[in-house]
Amino acid sequence: MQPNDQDLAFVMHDLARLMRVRFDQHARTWGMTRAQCVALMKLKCRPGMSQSELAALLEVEPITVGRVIDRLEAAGFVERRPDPADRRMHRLHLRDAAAPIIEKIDEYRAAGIARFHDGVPDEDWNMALSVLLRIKEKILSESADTAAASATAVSGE
Amino acid sequence: MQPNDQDLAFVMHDLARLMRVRFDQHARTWGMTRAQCVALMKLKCRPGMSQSELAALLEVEPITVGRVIDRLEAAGFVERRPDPADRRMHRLHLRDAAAPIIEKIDEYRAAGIARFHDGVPDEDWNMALSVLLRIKEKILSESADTAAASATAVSGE
DNA sequence: TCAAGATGATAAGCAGGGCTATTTTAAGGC
DNA sequence: GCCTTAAAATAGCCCTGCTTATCATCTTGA
Repeated sequence: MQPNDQDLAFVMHDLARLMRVRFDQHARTWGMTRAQCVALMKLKCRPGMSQSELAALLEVEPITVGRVIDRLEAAGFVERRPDPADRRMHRLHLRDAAAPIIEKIDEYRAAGIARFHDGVPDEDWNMALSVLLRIKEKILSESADTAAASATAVSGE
Repeated sequence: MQPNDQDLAFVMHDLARLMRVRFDQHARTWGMTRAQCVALMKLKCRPGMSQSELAALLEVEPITVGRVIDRLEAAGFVERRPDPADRRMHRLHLRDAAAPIIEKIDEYRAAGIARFHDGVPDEDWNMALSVLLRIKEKILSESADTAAASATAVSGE
């Protein structure tokens, strides 16, 4: 067996999963799911987005966003307003009922960040952050390379 | 908008998602899913597990493992052997057809780890690792507290 | 011994992701 | 102006994961 406990990728994955599960449990007590909460937070920051824009922001497929919005709309948290200029599009807006939920999410986030940061020296924290960012850059640049390569292959150059 | 790009939790989450998606894409080219690959790797390390044991190892619910095994069995990669002593249980074993897949997974992992580590000084890498481990410990101890509290509440003490 | 509880597997139903394909509508190219 | 292409949303299907419930089978204690 590999020493997975000492593999940064594995630990990170584990930790992300733990945080995800914890958040899921809290969200459930509010009658929400994680995906729904994240969508609300993004809409709060930038109202009037189309579903495609939201999908790009969340880095998921438009169809996934569409179904999350279905539920948020049914729950009365979001409304789809037709775009006056482009009849293909819906503009997404929060409704008043979403405000208490958003407040809960913000409280949960602030408390969590404070608790995790507590007891970890700033320089260590920042170092961890910078290493993760470096890895992320690498992955993103690799993905870009791959995308460029496939594009070239498709165009036949 | 919060400075999410500088929030360790968000970056970690993002990065974990990126790695997950990348692996999913590769697994798909082999005709596999990530969950199936992970199950194969665990079974390789410890053949003869029951589904419950595998579920505990993967930290998912037994029903989830059951369905993954359904597919792996249908594909001829795994077999369920009845336990001679306990007729409730199935013992899981790899079949020969799984060997090439396992080799691909191992190659992918080794290459990925090497690439991410490349260019990051060892001390930085280890610092990042230790910060993540500290956060993980905190979350786990909090969960334990919560579990103990609910247990106390249930038992009426 | 036998009834009650614990455990392994599975089913049903819901939610969130993905992929592929379709429909409707805009935007450009001729 | 017409025709082709691109974009927005959606439908259908699959896989994974959760919760809750069911069934069969141990295991244990009165």
